[in-house]
Amino acid sequence: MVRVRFAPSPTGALHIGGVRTALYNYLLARQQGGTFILRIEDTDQGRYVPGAEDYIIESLRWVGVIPDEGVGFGGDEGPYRQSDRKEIYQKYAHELVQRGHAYYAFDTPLELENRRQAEEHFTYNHLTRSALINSLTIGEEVSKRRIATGESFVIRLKVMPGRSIHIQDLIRGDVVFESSELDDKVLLKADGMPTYHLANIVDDHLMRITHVIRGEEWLPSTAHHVLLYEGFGWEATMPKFSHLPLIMKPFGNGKLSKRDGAKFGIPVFPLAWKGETAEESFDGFREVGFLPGAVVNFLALLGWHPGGDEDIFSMEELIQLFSIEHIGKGGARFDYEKAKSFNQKYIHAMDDAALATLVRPLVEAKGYQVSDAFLSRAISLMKERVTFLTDFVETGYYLFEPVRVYDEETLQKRWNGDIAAVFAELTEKFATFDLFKAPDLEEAVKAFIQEKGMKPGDILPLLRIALVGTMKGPAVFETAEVLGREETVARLKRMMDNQSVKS
RNA sequence: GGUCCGUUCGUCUAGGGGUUAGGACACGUCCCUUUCACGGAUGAAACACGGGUUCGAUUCCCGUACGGACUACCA
Repeated sequence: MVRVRFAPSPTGALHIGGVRTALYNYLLARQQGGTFILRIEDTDQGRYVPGAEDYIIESLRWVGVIPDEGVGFGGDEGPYRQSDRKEIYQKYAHELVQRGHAYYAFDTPLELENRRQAEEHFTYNHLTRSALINSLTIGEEVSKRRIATGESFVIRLKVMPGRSIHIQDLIRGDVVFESSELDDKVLLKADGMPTYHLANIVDDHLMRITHVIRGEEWLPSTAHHVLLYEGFGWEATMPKFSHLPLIMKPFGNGKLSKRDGAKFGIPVFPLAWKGETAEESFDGFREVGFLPGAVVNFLALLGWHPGGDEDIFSMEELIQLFSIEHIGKGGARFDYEKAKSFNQKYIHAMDDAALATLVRPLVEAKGYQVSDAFLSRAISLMKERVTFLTDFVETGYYLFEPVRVYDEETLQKRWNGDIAAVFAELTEKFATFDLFKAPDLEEAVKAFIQEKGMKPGDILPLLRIALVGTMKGPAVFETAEVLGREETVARLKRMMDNQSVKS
């Protein structure tokens, strides 16, 4: 039975790379009929950020990556918050010392810091530990006594040199590390909390995790993890590892970071995050107007592809097609243009009614009040020209309120005395049409234009500007129909007033 | 610096010893449309480099270059 976990640290907003990691774990679990667990890794009390946990949960819900077990989702293998498991780690850490695979160390952070200052590349390892203060050098008895007096200590992994540690990564194949190159990682910190390395192994074992799918940044420490499994005698049930390629910045070098969102003016978080300051607050895909399905599709393909020429996949299809073997090895650049295009496609593919339920809250947030019928017509009018849900009320604001600005350049080019007279007459005509349907309007208006000896190009652009203010917009007669006769006539009059004031 | 990972169009990628190296995004041109967009057609655009192995390498191996991650009592 497949059991996988997503184990974020609640240090702030969950970055999009984390969402992808969660997604891949989820896809494997769903496909294999397994279990997907959310575990909160809050062992660094200094970096804990209130609200981050809720943010993570809400983000996963939004993208539809729902845990089967975990913080906020129940389950029998809890607690799923590491700060609630403190005693468990302590027990295992001491057990590892008993087994001879770890030791107590008393060197203070300051002492070690000084060593690093003095020595270029100082590391706490098999070479240096014999000259440091730990239970290996001062003895078990003395150590016990010092601990009993309340002196602070850490527990470190005792890495024995001279071994080649092989990792069979499902994505990268055989990866080898020499144990003599590994440092004696801290397992239990002076505050009694475990480090990631210890907590991760203990929890994965206790929670019977079968596959660890995580970011590539963990690959270098995986050898330590293997040593830990061996030290505890858990080799037989050690999970299989898969290290995902990193998501890179859209421009420049390096992996995508939280700051890149503000830097490039793009969202890099699923949901908006309100920090203490504006500097600490970020936009989210949801608030920008993305559909969760589009985000999932985009993210799924950032580092994975099932093969073939298809690239639009629903969650159900992703679950069916997903396979670790098809995950790429190289870092994938975050391409916002691509994300937008997915969103546009997803909006196009959605029917008006479904779209209306998503757009209505945006409409109401702007203070507009519209009927379902009107909203649905407005949506079908704008649908082909929006990228984001928010475009319906931003770009297409003119469907809900009077025109804010007129395209003066075009107006200046086309508006003149003759046109003004014809326009006034046309306005009268609009007021008298019985049927206010696009095809009828078009026919009547075009006939009128011809009658006046003018060309469509003389009138239509102006009509458009009167209705929506800009040369970019939905079909004129369709727009007039949606707006209705009253509003259409009002807008025509308003523009004439606007023009007469100027002259 | 050390350790480890990686490298197919600008980007995400498919493919894999013999292919006109395929798709998508973005970009160019045309069609549709007296707007914008959508849609359709079309174009330009890639196997990092050098050695092997092989009848034949983009594909396998080794180097080089370049990129990346890690190198905390952070995860």
